[in-house]
Amino acid sequence: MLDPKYIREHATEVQTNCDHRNVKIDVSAWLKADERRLALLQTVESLRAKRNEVADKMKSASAEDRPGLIEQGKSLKDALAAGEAAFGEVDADWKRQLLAFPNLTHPASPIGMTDDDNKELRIVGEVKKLEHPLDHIALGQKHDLIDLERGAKVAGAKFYFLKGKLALLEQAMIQFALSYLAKEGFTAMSTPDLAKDDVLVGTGFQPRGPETQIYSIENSDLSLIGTAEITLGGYHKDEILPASAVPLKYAGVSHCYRTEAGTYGKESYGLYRVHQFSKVEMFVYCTPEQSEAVHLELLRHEENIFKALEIPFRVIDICSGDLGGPAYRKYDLEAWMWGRGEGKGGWGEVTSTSNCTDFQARRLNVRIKNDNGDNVYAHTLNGTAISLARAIIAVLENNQNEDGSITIPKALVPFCGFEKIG
RNA sequence: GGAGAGGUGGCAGAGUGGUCGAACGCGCCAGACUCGAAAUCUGGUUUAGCCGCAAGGUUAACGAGGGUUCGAAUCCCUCCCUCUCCGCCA
Repeated sequence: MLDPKYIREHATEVQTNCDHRNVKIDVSAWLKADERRLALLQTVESLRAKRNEVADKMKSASAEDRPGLIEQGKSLKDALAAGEAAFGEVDADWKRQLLAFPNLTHPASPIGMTDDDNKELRIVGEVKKLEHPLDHIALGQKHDLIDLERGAKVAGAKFYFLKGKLALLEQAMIQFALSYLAKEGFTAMSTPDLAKDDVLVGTGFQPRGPETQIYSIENSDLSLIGTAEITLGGYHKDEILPASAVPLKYAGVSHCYRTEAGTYGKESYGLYRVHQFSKVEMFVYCTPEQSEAVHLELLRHEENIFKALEIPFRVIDICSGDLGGPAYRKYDLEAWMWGRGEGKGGWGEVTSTSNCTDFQARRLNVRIKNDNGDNVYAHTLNGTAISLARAIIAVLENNQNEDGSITIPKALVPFCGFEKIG
């Protein structure tokens, strides 16, 4: 959510930002609603002031004054009810519109509408030369590691079983990421896999409605989380954090559930786009002054983890139109995957890190008491440490040998206890 | 799942219709005393919105939402959460 005051004072800038973000918002229409809302607010408040005044007089009123005051109070009550109804309607609409505003955009983010306008910053590592590279599905079949058919039988399409050494490897990857982050000062967290709608909305997700990617539980206000960003963001909801406590760094493990409505074809090949996966997510609360440096730190951790997994990747600076609602700036890591690019291989998204500035904190009401004793909205940042499914694709495909065996990256061996598959 | 108790300021805890944004205490901040500290004393100490250059004014919040009333922390209803006991269970 943006600061209403900021929108009032920077209407042109905010409109331009919405345009660059590819979000259809008419700022001038909102400003009109805002004006109307404030006028009604003042009406309602002055009626309340009068009501309070009359009620106050009652305390010491004489017996003959009382009936008159009661009459006055009654008519004020009626006027107030009407005023509050009018205000409530305008206010709800005003709030709804306000929630639709995307965050502001970092001045250095590329301007553009689609992912074609994203900027490649660098490529790290080298793609292994292979005569006959196999994709993860072929590797899975060869070693009996992935069972999509029975996943579909049990839970439907885009669900899967991981078997044998791959099931062990998945846990090893989680352990590896957690222990790496613990050394970097993150507090490990195992979070709920469900969260309340207001927490979802607070972190910038839409729990219900036609366009949602979220599974919601019928007859409840709960949804299955799409990422631990949701639960970790909700963790300090409605809190005031002492300045001495930040940056607060969490590494949350959870299952992630996504409906992936309307996605088919090669973009969802194999494990690339599935309804459920495990993930270790980084989440940081910090001051506005700290957030840019923290963002780069999160990116560094993501890169370190993928380097340790011996996976070539490229770093992408996401353009304005592709940022989504909450992000002020976003970097993605795309790993090499042999199953993409029609069998020639290509880049596939494996991580994403966002600086959400105060966009989520404003909705979640998370503040920091700074050294002057003032409360300021926190900045929140998130980043994927390791997202299983996609990281599994990358590990299997990039660490395969010409004979179809898979060499386990050295960093994982202590966690899984074997060095090779096949 | 059954029975009961309860949710009030940073903590603890009073308050059962108007004198309550809220006692007393603890904590915290500032000052006095002191060479300094402790103790003691004095004052201050929730948050957010709106109006205002400011001083200041005003509204709202006692778990959440609704209702009764001229007036609600206080009465009524619904929901949420916590605790105790019983049952069940990984």
